Amino acid sequence: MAELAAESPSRRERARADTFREIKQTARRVLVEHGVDGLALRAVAREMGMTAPALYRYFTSREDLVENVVADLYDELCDVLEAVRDAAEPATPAVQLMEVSRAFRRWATTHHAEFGLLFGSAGEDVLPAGVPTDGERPAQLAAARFGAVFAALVARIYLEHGFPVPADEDLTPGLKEQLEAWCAKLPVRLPLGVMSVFLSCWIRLYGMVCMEVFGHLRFALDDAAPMFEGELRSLGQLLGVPDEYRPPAS
Amino acid sequence: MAELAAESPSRRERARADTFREIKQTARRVLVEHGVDGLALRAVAREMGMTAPALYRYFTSREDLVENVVADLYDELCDVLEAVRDAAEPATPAVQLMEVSRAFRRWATTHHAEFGLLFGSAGEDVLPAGVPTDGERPAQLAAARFGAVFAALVARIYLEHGFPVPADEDLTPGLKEQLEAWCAKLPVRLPLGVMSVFLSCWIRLYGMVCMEVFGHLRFALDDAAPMFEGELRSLGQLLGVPDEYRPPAS
DNA sequence: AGTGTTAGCTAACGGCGCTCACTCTGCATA
DNA sequence: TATGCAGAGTGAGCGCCGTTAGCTAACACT
Repeated sequence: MAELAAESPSRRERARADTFREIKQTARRVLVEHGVDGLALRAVAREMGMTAPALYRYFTSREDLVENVVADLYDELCDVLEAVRDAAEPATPAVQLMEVSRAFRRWATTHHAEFGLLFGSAGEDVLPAGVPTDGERPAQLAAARFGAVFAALVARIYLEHGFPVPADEDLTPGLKEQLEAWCAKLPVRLPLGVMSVFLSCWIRLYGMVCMEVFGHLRFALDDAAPMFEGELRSLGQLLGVPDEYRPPAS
Repeated sequence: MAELAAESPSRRERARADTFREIKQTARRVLVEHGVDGLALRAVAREMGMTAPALYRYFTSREDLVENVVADLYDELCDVLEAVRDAAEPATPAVQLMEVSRAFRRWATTHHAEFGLLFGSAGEDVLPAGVPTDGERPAQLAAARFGAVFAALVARIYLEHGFPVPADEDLTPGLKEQLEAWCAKLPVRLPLGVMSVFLSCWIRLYGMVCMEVFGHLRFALDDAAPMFEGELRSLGQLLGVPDEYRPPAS
C-alpha cells in the first residue's frame, strides 16, 4: 500500500494520470468538432483507439467525464483571463476589468461549444439544483475561481477609487439577507451595495455575451462587437471608471 | 383535387390537423417531464400509442418537430405576456412593461425546460447561424412576435414620456449602421438611440432571467426575486419611469 | 514463484433517429 | 358499383448511443 502517496507517482499511477488527461483532451476535441450532443463516450474512445467501456475505469459516467471537462475549461478560461489581466497596461483594476471582459467575450465567441457547455442551459445537468453537493465538486471549484477573477477586480476598483453604491437600507430586505450570507463566504468583507453592483454588472456582461454567442441577438445585429463596446463603456461609467481609455480596435 | 382548399376541411384533413396538434402537445409534455434530451420521437410516439416512423408523416425530422414546438411555445408565451399587458393597471406603457417583464420571469421560472429550449444554447440548432433561411420559418416568426411585445412597449414609453437617449453621433459608426439596417425592417421609425437603449434593457432582462433559470446565480443568491426587482427598478429609471409604482409582492 | 490488482477487451441490453417495404383504409373517379 | 390510388400506420432493420458483466493479460508486491 502506498500510504505515503505524494512521494513517487509509481509508474502505474503516472500512466493512469496520463490516460486521464488524454481522455479529457480528446473529449474536448470531440466537443469542439461535434458539439455538445456529439460528445459521446464511444466517440471519445474511438478517437483514441480504445473501446468505450474502458473509459469507465476513469469516469463513472458520461456526466462525470463532462463535469471534469467543464472544470478543465473553466481553468483554461481563467488562465487566459488572468494572463490578460496581468498584461494590461496601465495595470489599474479599471483597465484590467475592461480587458478581462473583452477577453471573456473573445474566448466565448471563439470557443462556441465550450462556452455553451459552461454557461448555457446544458450546465443544469452538470451542476444540478436540488442537491447541495457541498459545493466542492471540481466544476464548482473551477467556477468559483472564475467568478473570483471578476469579483476581485470590481472589489479593487471600489477600494481604490470608489463608485456610487446603494446604501444597505436601500436594499430590499430579502436581497440584503442573501448578500450578507454570500459576503460571509468571501475572504474580504465589502459593503453589500458593492456586491449588488457587481452582480448587476456581471448580469449585463453575461447577458450580452450569451445573447451574442447563442444567436439571440441576430434579430437586430449581425456583428455584436460595437454593441459590446458600448455596454462596456456603460459599465465603466457605473463603476466610475474614467472614459478616456479605449484600446485599439481588435 | 381540392383546389379550393379553404372550403371544406374534408374529414381526412381534419384528422390530420388533429394528429398534428396532438403530436406537438404530446411532445411538449414529454419535454416537460423528461427535459430537452428526453424529447425523443420514440417517446412521443409511445406516449400517444403510435410507432415512431408514423411521426415522419407529419414532421420531416426530430429537428422539425422541435422547431414546431418552439414556435408554439413562443406563441403561448406571447399570449401570456399580452394578456398581462392588457390587464395591467394603470394601463400606461411603463406599468405594462414592468408587469410584462415580471410575467416573463414568472413564465421562465415555472417553465424551466421550455425556457431552456427557447432561450438557451439548445436554440442554436433550431435556428442555425449560417443559412439565412429567409427569416420566415415558424420559430423565427414566433420569436419576432415575442420581441415585438417588449419593443413596442419601450417605443410607446419613449413616444409618450421620452427618456434620455444617446444622440446618433455618439454611437459607434459600426453600431449606428446596424441599428439603421434593423430600424429599416421595423414598422415604426425611431431614433437609433432608442433602439440601442432597448437592446441594452433587453440584454439585462435576458441576462438576469437566464442566469437565474440556468442556475448561474446560485453562487451568490438562492432566491433571485429581490435582485430581479432591483434590476427592474433600475431599468425603470433608465426609461424615465416614475419609481412610485411597485406592485404587491407575489 | 505466486498472488492479487488493474487496464483493457468482447458481448450484450435497451433506447435512440431514421429508412424501407409493406398493409390497410378511405376516397374519387371510370 | 367496381377500381385504383394516396395516405396513415406498421415492423424490421441499420448504425449510433450509455452502460453492465465477464473475461484476459499485464503488472506490482510479497
